[in-house]
Amino acid sequence: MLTNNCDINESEAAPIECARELMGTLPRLRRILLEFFPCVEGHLALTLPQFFALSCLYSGESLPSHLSRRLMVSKPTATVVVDGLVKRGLVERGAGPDDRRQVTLRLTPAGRRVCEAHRQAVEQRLCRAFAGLGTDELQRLLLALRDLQRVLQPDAQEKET
Amino acid sequence: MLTNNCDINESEAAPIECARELMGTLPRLRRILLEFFPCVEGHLALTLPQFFALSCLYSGESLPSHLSRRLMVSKPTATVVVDGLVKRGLVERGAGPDDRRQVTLRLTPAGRRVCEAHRQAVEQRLCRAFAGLGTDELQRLLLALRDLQRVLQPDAQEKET
DNA sequence: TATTGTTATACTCTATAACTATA
DNA sequence: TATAGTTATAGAGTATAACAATA
Repeated sequence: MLTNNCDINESEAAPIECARELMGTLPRLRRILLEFFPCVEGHLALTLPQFFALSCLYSGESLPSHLSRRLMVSKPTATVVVDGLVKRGLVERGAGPDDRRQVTLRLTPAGRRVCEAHRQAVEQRLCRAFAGLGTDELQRLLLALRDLQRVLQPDAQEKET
Repeated sequence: MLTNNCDINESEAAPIECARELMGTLPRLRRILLEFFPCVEGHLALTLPQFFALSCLYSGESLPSHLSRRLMVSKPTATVVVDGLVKRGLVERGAGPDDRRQVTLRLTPAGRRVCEAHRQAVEQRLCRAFAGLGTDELQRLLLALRDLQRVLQPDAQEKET
């Protein structure tokens, strides 16, 4: 069977236990990512990358290169995701601010509406879920999410083309 | 806005704060899922769904329908993922045990080797990451992961909308 | 008729390499 | 030469609908 040099049996809260717990919960967490967040029905429906990109533009970003860094995807991937948003009439491309190689991405009025509606729907859905947790559990979750994010840094190399 | 600081007052541990924290960390967590887990290089490389499917078969599952439920994907998607594993020589299809409609999925020796190597590599990588956390933080993370899983049940969400 | 699994179809995400235009 | 962004290409994951074989 599998062996591991991290295996410590003294406590449940050992790295190996967390590792196995995380591996065990991943399919479900992944499913949640897949269907919990792009949760708005009908014409508002967005994929998760589209939702992230739209939120990113909503919060002030405007250059594709910044978008690709924020979303941590390659530039061609950012182009594809933006293409989808443009095709849906949620984003417009325009001339860049400083440099004629650059492109400015702007939300259309529809894009702004969809982004706000979507963010609100996701927040409300999450709030309903988190209403099932007490204050201590919420605080624990908040801190744990930050720990997880800090400790699972992907390798520092960026997705560049 | 939320800080990376660890001192948190009581008002921050509200459902809405957790919701926003989770939404804010999602792109990074998603990136981690994408590249942290299928971390074995070269011929051992597996995508995340392939890794999950292989692990599932390793742990005793053998029917495509069970696989699709465990992975929480549609049956056609399970077929596609299994196709990829078969093409890589890691899985074989055979006759079903009880019912001639069924198909039995079996790991090949290579599939078994790749699965063990991959699981071990992922566990070790997670252990290295979690080594940066203290016992209290690990315990908190363990409990928070369980809370998150319990409270974000996709099936628990209302379907009548 | 219902179930198991696959096919057919269509779409999105993803990356690397090559390209265009600009700097 | 270097950079910003797109195009070309290839491959994987995803779902719904339709289908075949079996129950």
